[in-house]
Amino acid sequence: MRRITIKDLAIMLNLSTSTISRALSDHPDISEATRNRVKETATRLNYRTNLQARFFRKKHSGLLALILPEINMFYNPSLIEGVNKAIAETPYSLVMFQTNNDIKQEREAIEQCIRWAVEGVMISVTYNTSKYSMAHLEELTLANIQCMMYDRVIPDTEFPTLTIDNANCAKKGVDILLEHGHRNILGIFANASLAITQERIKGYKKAFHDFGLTPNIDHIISVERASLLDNILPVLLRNNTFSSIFIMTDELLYFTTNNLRKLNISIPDDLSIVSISDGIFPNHYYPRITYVEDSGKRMGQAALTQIIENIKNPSKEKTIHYLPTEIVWANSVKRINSPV
Amino acid sequence: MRRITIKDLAIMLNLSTSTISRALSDHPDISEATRNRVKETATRLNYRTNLQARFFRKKHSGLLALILPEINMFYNPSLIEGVNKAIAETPYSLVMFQTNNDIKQEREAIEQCIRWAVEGVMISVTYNTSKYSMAHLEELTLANIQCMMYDRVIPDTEFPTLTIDNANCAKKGVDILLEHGHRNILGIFANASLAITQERIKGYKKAFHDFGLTPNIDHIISVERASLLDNILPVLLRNNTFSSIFIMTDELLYFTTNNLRKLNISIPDDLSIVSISDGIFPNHYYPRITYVEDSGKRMGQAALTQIIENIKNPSKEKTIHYLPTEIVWANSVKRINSPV
DNA sequence: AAAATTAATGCAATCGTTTGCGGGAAGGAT
DNA sequence: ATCCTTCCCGCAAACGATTGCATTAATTTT
Repeated sequence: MRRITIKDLAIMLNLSTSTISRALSDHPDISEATRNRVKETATRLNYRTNLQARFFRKKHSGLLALILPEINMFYNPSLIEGVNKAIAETPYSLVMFQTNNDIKQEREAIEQCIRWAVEGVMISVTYNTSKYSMAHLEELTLANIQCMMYDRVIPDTEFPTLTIDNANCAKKGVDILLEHGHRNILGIFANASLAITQERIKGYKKAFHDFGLTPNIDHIISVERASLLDNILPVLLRNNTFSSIFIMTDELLYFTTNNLRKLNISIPDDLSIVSISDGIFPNHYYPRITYVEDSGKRMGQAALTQIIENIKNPSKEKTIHYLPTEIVWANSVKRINSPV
Repeated sequence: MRRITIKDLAIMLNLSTSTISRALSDHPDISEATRNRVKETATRLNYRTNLQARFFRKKHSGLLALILPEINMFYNPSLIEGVNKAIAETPYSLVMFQTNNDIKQEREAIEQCIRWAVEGVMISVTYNTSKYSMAHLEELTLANIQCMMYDRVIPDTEFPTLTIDNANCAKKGVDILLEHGHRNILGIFANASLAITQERIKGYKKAFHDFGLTPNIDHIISVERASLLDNILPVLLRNNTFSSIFIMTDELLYFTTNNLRKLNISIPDDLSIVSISDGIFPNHYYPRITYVEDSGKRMGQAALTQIIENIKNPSKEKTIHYLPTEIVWANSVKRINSPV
């Protein structure tokens, strides 16, 4: 049983395919009478436009690509949700690629995007993608495909970016601890090769400087994988006298709380905690954690809005967008009266 | 700067488009000399086949659809990862739709699938999709599109399904507790309208029966949303003397552990716990939780394998696949000597 | 040497939809 | 009565790749 095409409708109604096509898309040339006649039989016969054919003819694909470095239980679900919700309001569909933090797979994903003639790419790059290894991204430009980078971006390139103000966001978090009298603040950060990490470390330091203090770089740790905390934290917390921890992401927060439970350290009595977080985890966790919100959902929506804007209006000017962040208060920070 | 097409190559090399096409796809009719010549200039000019055009002509789209009821931090990330890893080995690309447990959005997603002429649909249905409200799914069959249901399925339909053996899986979990002497086992289950929930409740009961005991139906709770546990659990645990809890999913497990912490109930000293889980959460959680593994990643891979099999070989026979499950032991179950 | 076979390539249609252009019919203006 | 609009609609090409069939040239067979 073949699919109904415009040609079928044309034959049935004794009209030309052009009339059918125009009637279905409400072209003013077509009289109301025939338009109704066409639409009626179209729905009656369950006609559905073949998007492949339409977009093929129209020279665009109606596809947007989302490229993720990895899929873990933090951040990504929110992000995907945000993108999905936003795309549902548009005529576009979403194709997804996962690079597993492997630059080869990233190249492969970009290849696929070009072959599919997607109209826009939203990408969060791998650990290893840098200013000097982004020829594949430039291929997109050559292929006339809009590309924007979100979250894990490469700064100072021709591509538009969307991030939170990472440095400022980290500073806000550390500020909370400093203002509550904390001075020995362990900073837990992710993979150091990510721009996002570097920015947040900058923010950590700036908070100290603006407070007239000098940050102790031994208090800053940066782990390649979150699970390494299981080895590092027990030693670190035994040998030092931290009064608080600042944590850069949800995943690191998760591993940290597990270690604290294992070490029988309670929040906030023994140790105060502030994190940067998507919000979902700390909002259900007990005890509630104070965090600076970095909403994946909001970023997903914003990324989609931005790429569609760029497609409609491909300006030469590079745009750098920052999502606003705000502090969400809970009880994970204890005030200390005599700063050490 | 236009995209290079076969026609461009044909003109440049003074050949016909058919020769180019055949040369690129290693057709035996083409001599090795010209084949090399074609391939060389193709790569030199950065030619890439337009998949839209190819699939349009070839009458298939090269797309597979993944339809998710919701995206939360549990299970879905693993599932998506599994699907993505498996699809990377195939010539297909993945389009994703999210229904937010809304049957209208589910219908819309199916519509999109038909318009895009995807070749296969992998769907986990909403709470409200039942045997009597699945006309939209049958549209897929009419449109000659393969469809399979995974995880949240509708039993007894014409569509192939992929699940774990839910009843047996739950029974295995409850068995552990019974064998350790537990009798007052709180069973925490998800939305009761899901077949998956009903099956697991069956398994809970069967475990008791096979043990020569009668399950207490007051010990079985089924919540529409996991967050409702925050209201229910404190009351329930205060008024009853459960020695253990059996939990149906990761999300419920997460909310349960948070409540236990809040109530100062420790695992396994005060309460033993067994869960059905994807494995990621309890493998990093402290204390480690004993669980029956329901791997999202494995299910994602299996779903993809199955749908591709069905596309290649559309048999009339309905297939029901069960993924094997196994117990992963930890220290969350205490032995009780005197069963109450 | 003629006929038959093989090898290599070209011709042209095709997929389903869109769209520029042309044209007939009806109505109004002069 | 002629001309000019306006309103509807059809013709035919186009998008890029694939493919059955035809064609030519080269080679083998008889």
